Amino acid sequence: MISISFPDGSSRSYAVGVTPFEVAQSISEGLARNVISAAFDKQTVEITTPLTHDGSLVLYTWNDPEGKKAFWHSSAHVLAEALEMLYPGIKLTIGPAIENGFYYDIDPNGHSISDKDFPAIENKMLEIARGKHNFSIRSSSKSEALSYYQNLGNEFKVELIENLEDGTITFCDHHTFTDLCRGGHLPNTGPIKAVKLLSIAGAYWRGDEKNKQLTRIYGISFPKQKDLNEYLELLEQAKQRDHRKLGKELELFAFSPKVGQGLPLWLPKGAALRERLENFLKIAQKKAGYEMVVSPHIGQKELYETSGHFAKYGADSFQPIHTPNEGELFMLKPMNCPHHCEIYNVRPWSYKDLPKRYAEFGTVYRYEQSGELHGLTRVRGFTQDDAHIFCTPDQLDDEFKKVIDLVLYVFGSLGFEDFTTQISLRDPEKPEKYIGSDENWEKAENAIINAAKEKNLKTKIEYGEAAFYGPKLDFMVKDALGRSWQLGTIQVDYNLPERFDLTYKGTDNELHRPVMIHRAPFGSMERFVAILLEHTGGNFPLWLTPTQVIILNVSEKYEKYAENILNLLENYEIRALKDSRNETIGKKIREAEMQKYPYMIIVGEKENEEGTVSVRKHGGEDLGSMTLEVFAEIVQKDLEKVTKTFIV
RNA sequence: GCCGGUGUAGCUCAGGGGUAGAGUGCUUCCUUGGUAAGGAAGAGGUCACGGGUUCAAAUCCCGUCAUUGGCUCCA
Repeated sequence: MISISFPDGSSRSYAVGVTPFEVAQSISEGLARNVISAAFDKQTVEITTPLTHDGSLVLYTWNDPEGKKAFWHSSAHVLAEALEMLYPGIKLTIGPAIENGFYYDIDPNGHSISDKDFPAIENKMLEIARGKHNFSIRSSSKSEALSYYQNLGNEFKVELIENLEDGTITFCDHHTFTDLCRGGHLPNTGPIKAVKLLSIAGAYWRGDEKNKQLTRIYGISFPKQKDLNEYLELLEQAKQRDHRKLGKELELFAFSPKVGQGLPLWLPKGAALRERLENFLKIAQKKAGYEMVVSPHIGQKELYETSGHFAKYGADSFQPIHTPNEGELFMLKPMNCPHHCEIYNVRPWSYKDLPKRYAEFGTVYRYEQSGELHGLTRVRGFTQDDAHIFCTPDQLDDEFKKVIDLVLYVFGSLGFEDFTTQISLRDPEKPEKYIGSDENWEKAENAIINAAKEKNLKTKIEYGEAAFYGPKLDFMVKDALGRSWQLGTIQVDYNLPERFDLTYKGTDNELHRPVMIHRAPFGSMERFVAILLEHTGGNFPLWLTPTQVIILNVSEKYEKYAENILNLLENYEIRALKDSRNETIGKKIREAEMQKYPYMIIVGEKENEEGTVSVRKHGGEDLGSMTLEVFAEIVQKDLEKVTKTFIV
């Protein structure tokens, strides 16, 4: 007998060789029906794997992320089998489960596969699934595994196996299909009832662009057709929140091929919204002891050679600007830090003067690869809400924590609650990517780790995500489709102060090196507005929205009255527009709803006589008629609800 | 940059080797209205751009540009 313990702390005895499935059966029939996957002593096992010693067992169903992972990983095997059947001779590489679904990377080996072929592949997958073929894991020696794939001429699998240790190699078989695989499957293909292939794309072998590009097919599968329909409905709704669609509909920003790729044009409404965001941050920063500075959009090439940016990014940047003077070269500024370093260097400082906090809404230009451009989230010209803090090493921890507070305050004020934080450190295997001494890197990394810990941030450490001059604490927020974007960022930098020879005089009357913090709570105005659009679906907070009130006159007779109301609202500092077109009130209301104006004021005969306004909120709520004074109070209260959170 | 998809009226899109289509928006007229689309008429397009095939190309092929889904990259 062996003793199996469960997550709730209980344990039971079973015969040696009991499978997780049998354990589930012993607990309840329902669990046995739904169990998909299991972990034994924290190792993923098949639910058909015999357990031969004491240990802890966790059973997973579709409702657990681990269950979905097994479901989707199994689906990837079915996809690969369908592809092998339909396109003989293709070479399989890898096919993992991902956050939403799965993919399989193949070398099509001469076949051409397009999304037009998806229905045929999906049908083949469902046909395989209906066969309820068992997934079974078997061990293989390294030499057997190697010769299997050498015979198939699959250099990808051979490469994978060469990096595996003999004795740990397993295959998974089902139906006619076999694949090198670590395990974690459904018991059989039967539960896969609904399948949808989502897209086809190129992907480099092992994620390295020097390698061959493979064909990647993304898909998702579900135990019920209904689940799939709901998921597709969700994708459809996400499209409605796409910032590119909303930006066009709400007339916030546009692009022009004549101006250039990735160079956004802010339209009046978008520019006004952005200005309010900037003012909001300026007020918070002023309270937090920042001083505004302004620096030019270009700088001499030498400036970026000093900072190290030219060596790192020069070839991939907008190329230098020439002047009538032979040999004189300027660069469009790709970041503000070197300029701010020079601002710091304008005069000598004492330790008593520090920290200096220089803030600037600095517009920068980066020649992003054309394939990387994406709406407002990835552009070639953008404005960072940048600041650089120059402080003594003693002040670093405290300053860093204050910046975390500021970022949290900004995110909180704008309703970003589901962000994640990421500590981005060096890739220990690629030291050539970074500048500066190990000692300084360690100091900087520890400062971030400690500050994040003290602020109780739930952080994830990512190696290889640091900037070349220092580690970062990044605040990540997802867009409508669940893609993660970095918004806020805080970076500790010991390197630029050295390169720019920044100093301050200490208590010992000697010169010392300050530490620099780079930080941007929004990240960039462009990306922040994009993500804000996707989060709010265009229903911005009242304080931020371009137009707070739209005045609709019932007929042309009351145009004059509407005009009066518009003028009066100006006195209350309420941002209003009027729609006095010769259209029915129903139509004006419909269009006002689609423009997402928070308040509608409707004026007709009744209001004209009484000197009142009728108020309708976005979404349909009728607040009835009232005097303008009362309406202004309602708006004011609504504004206060949000601004209350603005006190740091 | 790489692998796919897309590009037709201001916008959303249908069509497709032989006079260019719809809805919406716009202009004008009628209507003067009460909480999500009142009616009529009209203007508006070298079918992204450049080549090629063809008697004939918006349609087929190639290239360029833009855009888009991924990959790679992101100071």
